[in-house]
Amino acid sequence: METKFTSKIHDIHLHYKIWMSDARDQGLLGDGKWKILKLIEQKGSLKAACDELGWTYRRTWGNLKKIEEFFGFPLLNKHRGGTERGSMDLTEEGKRLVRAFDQFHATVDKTIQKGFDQFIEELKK
Amino acid sequence: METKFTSKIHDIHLHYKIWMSDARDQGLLGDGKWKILKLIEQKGSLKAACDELGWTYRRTWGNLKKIEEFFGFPLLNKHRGGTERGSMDLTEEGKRLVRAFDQFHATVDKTIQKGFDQFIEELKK
DNA sequence: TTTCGATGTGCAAGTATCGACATATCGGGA
DNA sequence: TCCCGATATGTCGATACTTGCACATCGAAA
Repeated sequence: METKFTSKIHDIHLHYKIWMSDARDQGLLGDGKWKILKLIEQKGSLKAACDELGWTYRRTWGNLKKIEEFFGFPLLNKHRGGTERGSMDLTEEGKRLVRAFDQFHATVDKTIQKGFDQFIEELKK
Repeated sequence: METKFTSKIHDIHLHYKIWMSDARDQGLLGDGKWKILKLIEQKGSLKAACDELGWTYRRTWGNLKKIEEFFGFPLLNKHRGGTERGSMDLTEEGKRLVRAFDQFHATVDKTIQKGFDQFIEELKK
């Protein structure tokens, strides 16, 4: 079927963000923190993770601080000085949080893509 | 089961945004435009819709212009002057776009809520 | 006790975004 | 032809946000 939407429809890109906040709407955990936490887990260092993503250490560190303040217990083990000159890795709680968000995202990703495909089909009718 | 997360978990609020953009990542249609388009349809006026939502006419008008520019055909019928002193309503295409997004959202809303509930349960384990 | 690089933190400058204000335009009816 | 309220649009200062720079802290190993 041909509609007015047909010609432009393939230029439409889908985006979405999912995040969680505390009662005061302060962002706690979203796609950004999820990504950086996974990368810290993999690299064992905040600096290395920031470098890879091209994010500033300053800002990223501030964001991670917020989520730990909310929960009131550490999600990250921080090591300064010593042989390694500093390193960072996830606590058990940090890992569990990331795994839970992994699952959540996997479910949602699938549905959103399906819903978007249907949206496009609807406009073509 | 009792975990470190248990005490804080009920203060966590879920948020999400879904939107579409053109190839240059310029926002086209998201929750905001969806909402205002529905309200214009209901009220028959952009000003009335803005007043109800507490949004500025100036900004909202600019946003609506962008989406019409992208598609290259009007989603809104605008009437100036005359007895009614001006009014606005949706074209057929505008209505179809809104209906398609309605459906999309309904599908997604349900899944996201379910996924979030599972996320919370996971943290309690 | 000196070293070194990552963690941890403050701050000023620059940038992007937003809001408020002003003003023009429109056109049926009085 | 004048009126009126909504549509239509420019501008400029305020505000929020981001970036970049600077600097302190830490501690095992040399």
